[in-house]
Amino acid sequence: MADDRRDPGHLLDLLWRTHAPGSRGPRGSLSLDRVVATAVEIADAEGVAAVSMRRVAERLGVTTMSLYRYVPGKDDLVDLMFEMATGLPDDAAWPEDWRGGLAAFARASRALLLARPWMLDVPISAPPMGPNNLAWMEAALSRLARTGLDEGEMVGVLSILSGYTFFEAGQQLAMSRAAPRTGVGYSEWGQAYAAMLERVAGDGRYPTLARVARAGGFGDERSGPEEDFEYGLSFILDGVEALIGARAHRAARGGAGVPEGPGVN
Amino acid sequence: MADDRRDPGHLLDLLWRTHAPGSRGPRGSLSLDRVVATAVEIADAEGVAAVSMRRVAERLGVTTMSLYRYVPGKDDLVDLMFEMATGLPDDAAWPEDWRGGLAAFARASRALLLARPWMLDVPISAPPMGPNNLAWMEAALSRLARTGLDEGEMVGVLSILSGYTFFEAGQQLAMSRAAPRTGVGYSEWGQAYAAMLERVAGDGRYPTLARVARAGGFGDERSGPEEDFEYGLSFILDGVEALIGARAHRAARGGAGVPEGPGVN
DNA sequence: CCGAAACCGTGTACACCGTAGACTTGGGTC
DNA sequence: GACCCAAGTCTACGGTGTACACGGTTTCGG
Repeated sequence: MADDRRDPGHLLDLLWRTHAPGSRGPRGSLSLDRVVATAVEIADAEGVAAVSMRRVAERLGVTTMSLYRYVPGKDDLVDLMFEMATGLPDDAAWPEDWRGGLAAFARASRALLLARPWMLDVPISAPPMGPNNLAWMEAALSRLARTGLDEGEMVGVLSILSGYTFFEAGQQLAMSRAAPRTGVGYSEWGQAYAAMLERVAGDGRYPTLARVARAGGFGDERSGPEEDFEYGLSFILDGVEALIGARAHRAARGGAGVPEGPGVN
Repeated sequence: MADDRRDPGHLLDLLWRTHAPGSRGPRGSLSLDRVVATAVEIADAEGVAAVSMRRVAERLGVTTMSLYRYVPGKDDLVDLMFEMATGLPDDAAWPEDWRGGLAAFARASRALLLARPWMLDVPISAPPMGPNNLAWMEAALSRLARTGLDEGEMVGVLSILSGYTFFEAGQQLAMSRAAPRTGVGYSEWGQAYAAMLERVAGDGRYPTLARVARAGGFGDERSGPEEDFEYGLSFILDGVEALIGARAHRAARGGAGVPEGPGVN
């Protein structure tokens, strides 16, 4: 057969470990799992920038090029790392009601990203297609299955929740990364931000921004990252609750006729 | 003076172009703006991965190392690229009312990210501190200034809106990137996704996900990316509206006493 | 049973990357 | 005019992803 390591379905085969192993040659001493797991170890310890084919191979006691028997290239390795690092959600422990379940989903996502910050650095090159990532989606969507929302609404809610979680985790990570250089921790961040604004745009630029920062809108000594995250989470879930209520009301009033989703504009 | 290109405030000086030029030596033939602008050109044409110090220098007709007279290193160059590519928002054209203004903010953000997809690939290493990025924040926050929300709520709303916008643009981008390899465009994506699920997990795994995909929850021939984005946007703005209403109601009922933001849990 | 085919892992090589350090050059200040 | 400092050059080093050819090992088909 021709070299099919470039065909698009191959990444799926890798993600799902669906190979025809082809029992001709010698049994490999490595495995895709070991390769990816080793790469994840390095990323956990030193970030994704420290992951190179050479370092992975070295840690496995093997030549660089042998990795290419298991992975088409670095890019696919990174995709596989993301999938493996995601792991399966412990959604059995999550509440079954939609609000508790979605909150648990968001908190678990955030915890995962903060535990493996390098995941925020990998450019996503394809929609989620691996078993673990799909399992997270399923865990979230299943909580929305009996709420009366239609399928498009369910996906929309998931997007908003995931987007918020990623963004918030990314912002917190950016702060922690800046912290060693600037010496300011999370609780002082809001004030440092205000001071930066003052220094750099002491004139009338950004009046609202300056006021918000001074007033502690970006966090002050009384609030930590968890509180900030929980606040936004509650906000989103309140919105979902309102949407579910509107759907129930429409249904009770007698079915179709009500146009679309939320209000226009 | 010692080599201060490593001190944390130096990035601020670069972002704000605040140098003591030091009028001793010859006047430079380059400038920070030219360097960054050239890097942005390359990224626009071929993506951020194609940006290398050598290529930037070559395009400027200069040796690689001369760039280091203007930029401490590649990482800072990327930060500066992000800031420059952001540009100033055209917020004068946005409505002044909070809902219209925020919608315009989100749409303009999305348009920017889709016009320069490489911005989604740059790892954010610090919170927004450049004049352009701060101007975007100011433009959004100013629309929330007279809504009765407190400062923490304003920042929370901004986080949710930005997070959604980035995430949604990133998802669409991931799809478009996968498109040439798979031959499916946006409108067929939902069905392709369903087919992928069927192929890969035809058994009972992901029942909700499979149902949602089959029903067109991930988009079908009747909806494009804009519609999907607008849907989530309206959802978020409805939430903001409810929050503003609650705040107004509290204020009307007579000030303090009402505990926190949205409902608990 | 024995070639042939398939596969594993290796070695070498190439083009490219970021950047450290020593250098030449030329304009501004004293 | 003397001096000095910054702009830009040159060379070099260690590192990166991966193409390609090769020897060794295992299993299958005839």
